[in-house]
Amino acid sequence: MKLLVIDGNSILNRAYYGVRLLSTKDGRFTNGIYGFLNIFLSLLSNYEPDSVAIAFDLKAPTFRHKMYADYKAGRKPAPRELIEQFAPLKELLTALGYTVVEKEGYEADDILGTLSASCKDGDFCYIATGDRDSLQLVKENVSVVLASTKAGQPVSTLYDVEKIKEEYLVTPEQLIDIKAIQGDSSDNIPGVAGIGPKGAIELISKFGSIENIYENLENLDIKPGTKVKLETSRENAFLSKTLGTICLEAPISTNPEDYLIKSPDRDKAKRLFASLEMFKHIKRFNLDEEGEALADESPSKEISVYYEDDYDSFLDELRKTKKAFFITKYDDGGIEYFFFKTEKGVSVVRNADFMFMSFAKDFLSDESIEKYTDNAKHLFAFCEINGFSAEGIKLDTSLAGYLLNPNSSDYSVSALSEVYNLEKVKISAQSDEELSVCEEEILNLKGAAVMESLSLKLMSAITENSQEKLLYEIEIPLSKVLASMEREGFSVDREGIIAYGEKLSDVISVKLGNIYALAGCEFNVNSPKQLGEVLFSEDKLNLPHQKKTKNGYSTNAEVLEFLKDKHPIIPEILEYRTLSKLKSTYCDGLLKVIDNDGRIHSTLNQTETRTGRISSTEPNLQNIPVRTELGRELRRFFNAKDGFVLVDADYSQIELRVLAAMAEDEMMKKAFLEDIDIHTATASQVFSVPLSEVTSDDRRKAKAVNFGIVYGIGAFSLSNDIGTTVSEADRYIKGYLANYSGVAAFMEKCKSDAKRKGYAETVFGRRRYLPELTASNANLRNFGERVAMNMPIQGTAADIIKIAMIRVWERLKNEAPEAHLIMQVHDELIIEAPEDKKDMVSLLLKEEMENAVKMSVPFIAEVNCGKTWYDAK
DNA sequence: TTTGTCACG
DNA sequence: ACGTACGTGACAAAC
Repeated sequence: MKLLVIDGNSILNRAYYGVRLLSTKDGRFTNGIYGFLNIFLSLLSNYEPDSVAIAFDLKAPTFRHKMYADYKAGRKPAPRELIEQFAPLKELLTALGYTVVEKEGYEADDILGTLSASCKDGDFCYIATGDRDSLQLVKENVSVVLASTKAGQPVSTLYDVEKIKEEYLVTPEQLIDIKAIQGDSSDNIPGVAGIGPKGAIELISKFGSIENIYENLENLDIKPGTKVKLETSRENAFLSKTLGTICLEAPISTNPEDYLIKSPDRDKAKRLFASLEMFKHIKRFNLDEEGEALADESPSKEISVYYEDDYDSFLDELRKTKKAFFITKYDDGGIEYFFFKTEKGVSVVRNADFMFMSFAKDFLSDESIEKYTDNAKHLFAFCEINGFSAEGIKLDTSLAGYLLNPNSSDYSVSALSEVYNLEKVKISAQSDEELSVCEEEILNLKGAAVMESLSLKLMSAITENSQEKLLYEIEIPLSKVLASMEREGFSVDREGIIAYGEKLSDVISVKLGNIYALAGCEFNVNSPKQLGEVLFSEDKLNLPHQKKTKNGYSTNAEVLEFLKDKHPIIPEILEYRTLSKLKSTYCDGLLKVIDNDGRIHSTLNQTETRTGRISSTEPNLQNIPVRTELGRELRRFFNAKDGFVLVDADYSQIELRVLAAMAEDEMMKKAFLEDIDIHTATASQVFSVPLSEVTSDDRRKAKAVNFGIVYGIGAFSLSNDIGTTVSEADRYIKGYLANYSGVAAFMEKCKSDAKRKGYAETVFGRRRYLPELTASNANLRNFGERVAMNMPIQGTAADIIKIAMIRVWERLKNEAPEAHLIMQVHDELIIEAPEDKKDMVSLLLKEEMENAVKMSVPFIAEVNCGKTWYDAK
């Protein structure tokens, strides 16, 4: 029989501090539980125990407090976020079939002691803890698994009698005496003053025990000074020993049979995991399937699967019900299956013959059938490729899920049905042949089976949140625009990029030679670690280092910039970095993703950012260089196809305009209404100089303050940015907020609203939940406050350009169908338009961007045209 | 997979 | 006393 006894307090503590703060969307912190379960799972698989006991401390005073009033006095209480995780963890462990043990008046350690001491011959006991105190419990058939952290990585070490002998040179029981001499500062137990761990180990390994030491103190062969120390602390040593001895007789059951692993309460455990938003753990604890793949033990609705071979009659059915809840499975060539939720169960429509396409077209383009699906962008893309348009798209579950909580990372149907706690379904197949398809498509079948209830639930949540406009008028229509932008892609000049890359390579190898020569050795300049060594270690260049990262010296541009004049190698490295970034990320990176049509088709992600912006991947076309001339050259290779030009427009200061309008700050609004340069206006206000006397340096500083305000500024960072003292930066901020008093009030309102509601929101009701605001950790809380100020601004700007994109796209479709929107870079839109339509498209673009939304300040978009992206900016 | 760095708004 | 501006994504190194 193998018994695993876990020190719940100690492991949860370690997990809490080891895993970065995680929380559910309603603000419950779960990182400790998460980490605990990871450790727990690895213990279970490593030691395969028959019985498990998880011991916890109780609040009540223990016998140690009664014996010694100052026991653990002055100890800092655990943070609230940690304390809150105890109860759900215990509940979860119990539901999973493991025994939680607590005893008033005893500590978790004493429970470990009692259970391990009672472990019979032939049985074996593992103690899992993060606390070395338990090492005293080790014996023939008792080992301690000590959880610790090495270089940021969790490790566990198994301590048996031999391992202890090796490390401490004593028996496990003698560890008690060593500790008695050392005392325990964290428990507020004094030991022998002046003797530390080394001295204690030496004394005990030599003389066996403190009893022996004190009985023979006069005759012992030790230094007189040590004798005096021991003599003065005699009482402390014995008290410390009593307090430090783990009790082996706590009044709890010592029968291992009482701790056998029980079968879990699946339903409850799944519910608890779902409430903790730990869906992967449902699988990891094998709560889902038992036996057959299709079976499911928990009470669930049985769903039958039907294969629809008669496309026409199935379409008639859909036309009759007027609603279609479905998900789609794609393969390389197009759609492989539709999975519909119908009244009778799940209907599978498979792409079996040439008639399928006409079914798909008739169904998808039939505006009278309301469609509820899981990935509208993909569907829109499919339709566009095949020359028709998807109509009647009522709901995209991933977009609804995103609006309801943009903090999440998985908006698949299965993830959403867990979050929204839908009834479980069980799929039953009619024949063996169907069964084999079922197994392969089980996720899709289950997904389809819940599409109706999920759709209804999401839509009512959207209504509840007043986010209908966002979903139905912004996100869903936008998904069609994004699908088309992805499909259009951006034409690029492959040969141009190759030639540019070769030029870079030449310069890079020259730089590299210079660097090696100046360093006096060859090394990998791309490795921050090796570079740090070369620059900063004493036997190399020995330059003054500043910041350190946790793995070595920091070598980032800021640090190098500071060292620029200290050694000729630094400018070379800075240039090398710039060049190799351009080469690897942009030249090599972009060449890899040019499609056969000579265009780059980036993916535009609509459910990625916390603020409502879209993001661009594979490749990211939202970070093509522009700030330096050399990098900007790359934009010459992004061009318009023959006969076309790029029409590019970007919003001028959209975030500051949004801020002025949202804050209703009269002063700032005035600047925009009168079309005064906002940074100059700010400089004039903050530095109290007339507009005409603002210097370029004043303007530069004011610009930094304007940016900083949008991000929820601190004086420290501002001073860093503009190179002033912290107190001067502080004066600027104070001056700013005094002049723009509406902004000051707005920022306070953002924070207090977010604290009250639990989320920050944009003008259009886009939300971002901010559990950080309730954290007791001040850094995290401050972060939450900055986000509460920034998200409404960044998010509202994102909403505005999304609206503009939809309108621009619609108008292009009608007024210049050959022109296409091809890219968005947060405040910039790019259209590829026929040369002869360039003026008309420019005007259209400007109009729609500027009029997308009416607020109390005007929005201005500046348009440029050109054959390449470089020329169109 | 995580870390450091750097490209963009 | 501590850490220090918002939002992203890609690449190379190191683990």
